[in-house]
Amino acid sequence: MGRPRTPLLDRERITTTALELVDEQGEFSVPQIARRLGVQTGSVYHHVDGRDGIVELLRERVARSIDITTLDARPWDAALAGWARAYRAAFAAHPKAIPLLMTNPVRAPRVLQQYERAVTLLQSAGFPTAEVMPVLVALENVVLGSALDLAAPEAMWEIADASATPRLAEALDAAGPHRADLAFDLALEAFLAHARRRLEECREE
Amino acid sequence: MGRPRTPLLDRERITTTALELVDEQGEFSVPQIARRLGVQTGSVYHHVDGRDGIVELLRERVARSIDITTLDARPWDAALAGWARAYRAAFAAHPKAIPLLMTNPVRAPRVLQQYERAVTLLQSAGFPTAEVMPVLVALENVVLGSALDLAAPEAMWEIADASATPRLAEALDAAGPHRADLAFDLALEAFLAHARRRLEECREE
DNA sequence: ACCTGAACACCGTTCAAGT
DNA sequence: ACCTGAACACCGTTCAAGT
Repeated sequence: MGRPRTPLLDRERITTTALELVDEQGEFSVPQIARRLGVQTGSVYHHVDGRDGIVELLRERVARSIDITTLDARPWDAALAGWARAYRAAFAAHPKAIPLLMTNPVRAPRVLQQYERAVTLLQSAGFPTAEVMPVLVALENVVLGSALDLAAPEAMWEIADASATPRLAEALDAAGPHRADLAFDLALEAFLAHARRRLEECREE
Repeated sequence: MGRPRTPLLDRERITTTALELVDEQGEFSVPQIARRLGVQTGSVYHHVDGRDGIVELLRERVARSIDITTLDARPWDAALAGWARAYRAAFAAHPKAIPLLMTNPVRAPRVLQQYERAVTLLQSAGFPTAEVMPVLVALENVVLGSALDLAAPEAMWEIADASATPRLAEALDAAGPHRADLAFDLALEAFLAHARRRLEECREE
């Protein structure tokens, strides 16, 4: 066969196909991608840095879908809350991909720019520089922790035997179906309230 | 060869070997386990429910190492804080295993019992039953999110180009080396403060 | 019941050969 | 530069055969 006049493959199509496979199955393989694109397995390696490279492309694709305009809101805590929700929503759109994406940090410059802006936001609000990263990472913990909750195929308490753990079963019943969202709202609100108080303390000193 | 007089394999040794491999490499395979135990690959399948079964055994092993006595502390918020720290510490002892363990919930009854006790603790403290699960899941989000932070081989900001994201680099410098622990402390304290306030509101009504 | 040895389908990766 | 086709080492899983 040899080289075609117009390339059959490109990173964009490989990424899209991989994401489709992950959305469907929770995983992907290089041969599966090649099959869907009507191409030989080896061909994929001409466009991509191995399987890990494809995972990194998935990370970028999902991270890029975070609505960055949320960081334009004012005051600072509204901006932070909006960003956290957009961050979580981007992962929630691909729950089966979450285990694949969360393990490693995003390397894409465009995503690091979001963090740069968030740092600027907190500094402008009056947080001392040494406080900025702990605050930001704490928020990230809440976002990723709750995203993980969305990824689990079944919640811990769905396994619970009602006779062995009656109070757990009762509490679950009482919580209703939106427990994941309620928990995220609670954790986010707790974080914001704490951050606001911390900022006031800094201003008083 | 046939059946040996005394079994060469058991679930305990398989689990231990798998955990060793994961601690060293971040992953394991059934043939690797068999090789370390001087046994044929197929033999492992006589003791364990496939590769997924081994992962589940790892989950149980790590979850079992959570110090449950923390839940005996009083008042309720001290117990919850101690439990959260013990929970995180159990994962922190095997950072390379975290991606493997966090995806699915633990099915082991002994672990579900911990949740049962935590539910009881919150009910006794005065939380209305409908509030218990959101509170517990929010705490879980913080714990697992911060555990994920410990698992990352390199933090997001270690990748950051200081010239492209100068404020991020500056904030990182100012935060010092314990950013992960500081962030967890902050998120946990924020959660506890919020939960305390929530409880007071419930009592006033 | 428990281990061997061999088999099967699948995977990630590399690379000479072609255009 | 980009695709094919074949190769290699590895994986998860099954199973007849042995004791």
